[in-house]
Amino acid sequence: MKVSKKGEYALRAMIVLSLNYNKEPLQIKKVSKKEAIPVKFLEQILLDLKKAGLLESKRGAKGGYRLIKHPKDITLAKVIRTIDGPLAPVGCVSQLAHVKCPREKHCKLKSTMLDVRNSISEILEGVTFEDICRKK
Amino acid sequence: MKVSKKGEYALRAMIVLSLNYNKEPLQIKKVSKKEAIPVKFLEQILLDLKKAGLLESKRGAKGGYRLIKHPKDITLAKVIRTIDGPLAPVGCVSQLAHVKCPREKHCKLKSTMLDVRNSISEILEGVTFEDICRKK
DNA sequence: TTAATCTCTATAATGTCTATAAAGTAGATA
DNA sequence: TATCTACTTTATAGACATTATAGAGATTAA
Repeated sequence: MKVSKKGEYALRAMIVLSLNYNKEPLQIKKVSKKEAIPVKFLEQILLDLKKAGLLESKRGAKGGYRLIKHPKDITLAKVIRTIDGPLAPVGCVSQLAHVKCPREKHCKLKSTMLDVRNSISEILEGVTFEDICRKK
Repeated sequence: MKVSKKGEYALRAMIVLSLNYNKEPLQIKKVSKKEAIPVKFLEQILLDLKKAGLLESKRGAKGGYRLIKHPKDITLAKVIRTIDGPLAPVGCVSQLAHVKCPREKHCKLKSTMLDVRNSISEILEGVTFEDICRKK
């Protein structure tokens, strides 16, 4: 039931960028330093988040990354789904990426697994990066 | 946030063995056939569950596996933890296998991650194999 | 215009995990 | 003893995680 290292890094990077919302673009290096994330790995991650429509980038001197949307409009769920895929513990109970299973009809596990997926989803959909930034 | 294939197989095998509780030992092959689990893979899984104190085995003709405890005394959480490790999405919020993290003190993610781990744990600790067997 | 600073792309080395299989060993039963 | 079945060990192919290399393209400042 893990969030991958990549997913965790993505969350941390998004926090840093949220705190920098509306300011000048922030360079990969600075994010990397701040959160102790390997630069080259972070490059890939930020690129993925950009492709997912969460970030915009600017090349060249004074370039870097910036949030496209307001932190209050980005949930933890969105970032984790982007990097790690569906939140559901098994494919057959994923709402956004359902996977068919032959035994689905009389599967005794399904309802409990669905409970798990719903409760994870409910929590992570309910927390935005604005919420997160306000913590502590 | 996935349960591994191995974890899922373990759950299914435990269901079959729960339905067979108090009867003659059940052979790997039969469990394998019933749930479409590769025999050799299942061998390893059952061995792990045995080492974890959930199953007992008998070798030779008429051998096989049997639950040690009553299905009502085995939770889904126990089996998943045995096969896949901690339920927590990140190590620092695991109760039973806590992993230290340098930024723990001012980590803005921790409380939400703890919510997730608690809610997963609450669900999976609350469902026993007796409950599961009664379904549908 | 040049140098410096960045992101972007592509690739690949490395390591670990996942899922599976094969072959032989040890113990139980008939 | 023959047969059945769990046990042990080892192997492998593929996926995923992580880090590294190397250069191409874009932007800014000197």
